[in-house]
Amino acid sequence: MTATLDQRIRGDISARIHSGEWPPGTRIPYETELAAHYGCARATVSKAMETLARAGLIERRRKAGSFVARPHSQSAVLEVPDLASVAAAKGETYRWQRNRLAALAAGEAPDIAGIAGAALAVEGVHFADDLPFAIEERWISLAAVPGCADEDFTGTAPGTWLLGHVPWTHARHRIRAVAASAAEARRLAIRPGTACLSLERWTWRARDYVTYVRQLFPGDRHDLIADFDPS
Amino acid sequence: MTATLDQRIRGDISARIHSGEWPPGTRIPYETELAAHYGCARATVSKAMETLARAGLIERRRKAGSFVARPHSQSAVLEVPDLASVAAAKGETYRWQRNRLAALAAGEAPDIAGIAGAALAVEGVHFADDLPFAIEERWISLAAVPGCADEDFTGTAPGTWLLGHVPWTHARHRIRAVAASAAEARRLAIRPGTACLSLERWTWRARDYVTYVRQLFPGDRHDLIADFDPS
DNA sequence: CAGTGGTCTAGACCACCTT
DNA sequence: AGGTGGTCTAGACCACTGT
Repeated sequence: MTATLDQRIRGDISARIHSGEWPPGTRIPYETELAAHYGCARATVSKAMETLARAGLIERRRKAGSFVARPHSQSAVLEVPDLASVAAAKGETYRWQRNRLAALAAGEAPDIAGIAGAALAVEGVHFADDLPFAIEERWISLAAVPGCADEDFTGTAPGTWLLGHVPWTHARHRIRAVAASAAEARRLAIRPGTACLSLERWTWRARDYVTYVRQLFPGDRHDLIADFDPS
Repeated sequence: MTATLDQRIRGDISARIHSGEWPPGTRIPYETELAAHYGCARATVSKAMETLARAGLIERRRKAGSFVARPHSQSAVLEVPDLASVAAAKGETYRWQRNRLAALAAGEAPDIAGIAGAALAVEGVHFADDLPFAIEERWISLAAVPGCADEDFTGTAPGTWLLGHVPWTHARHRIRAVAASAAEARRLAIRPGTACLSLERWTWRARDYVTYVRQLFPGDRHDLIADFDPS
């Protein structure tokens, strides 16, 4: 029940903001004033304010003070977990089936993958309870991940393997709705033209480009859920 | 060019992690050791470590020390901005057309909206360059947002209005691919069955449930892009 | 029980911005 | 030019947890 002073200050201020008592633009008391009010050191107040600022609730300006921020967008933290974990969470049996594995020379990877040098191409299907629920096409840069040349990705999906072997620093996701092509529909055991969720991801490690992957889910077999609490 | 000591410590450690020099599970030097190494106070080291821990790069355990975390999922911060801003960013002219506005008594809102009491129902279409690119169905809880009873939402879309008037504390998003129904296709000027991106959002303010919205985008007219840097 | 992270203090100096 | 946030210090005590 007893929270830290930091949390208490943060809670008091965010409550005033969320209740509407301090509408956007309101100037929050100066750090020295708050420190006096709570009878604590300014560093403690400062830490609370820094957390609030990083959460986007307030804006801090030197000499002027701190102000209640005006919200500009709805954000969400989208978790894109391993497909194996997704199936496990639903109590379904998971299976990965690799179809294609090919070492490509420089320039052979498609433009969308963004790999100029040599690459490894992997294709396969993710099954939950023996029903295909995603097809995956992936290209891995051999320059960035030399170790993957020794893998055949029959046992573990490349995503799982990469997650454990290559620390990544930046990722870009693109989410779209597309109609399944004839070839895609056959592998997913659905009718051509079925609405599917397309998830593409480009991954970097520092400045090195690591991998591009495209996963295609039948619309009725997968969705993305994202919860978001500022703070 | 000269960064703060906090940033330098953080950068040194994350570089060692990302380079693979400290693989997952490695114990990071104790805070006292790092403080001695950098010739600074332990509080400075502690702040850097706290930031790294919140970014998910390390795990801290009392008495044991801090360890390089093992990544378990690919996260992404998905920005879901106002559709007006999206169109503006692309240099397109934006227009909102409200079709339906109805005050509903308790129990009349559909189950999916999750509103037990009285509600306001709003439907409309978002246009970019006079081409419909999203239809929107929304229900707003009148208990949580009494002020919206005076709005007719002809000039501003309800999302824009709510963003400026109701501070929210929690949101849940659900993203799916669906085929457009006949009615939806007509309003979007596409063929029935076209793959569309369905974005649903439930929004809370503290414990009060505020609004449910469903937006439907033709797959070829909209996609979601999310960039993510830990840190 | 010993030692780690977690929190806080009272003070200091600086960079920057508004007036 | 003055006052704000931004950073850092040297010390302290506490809570938790692994041995």
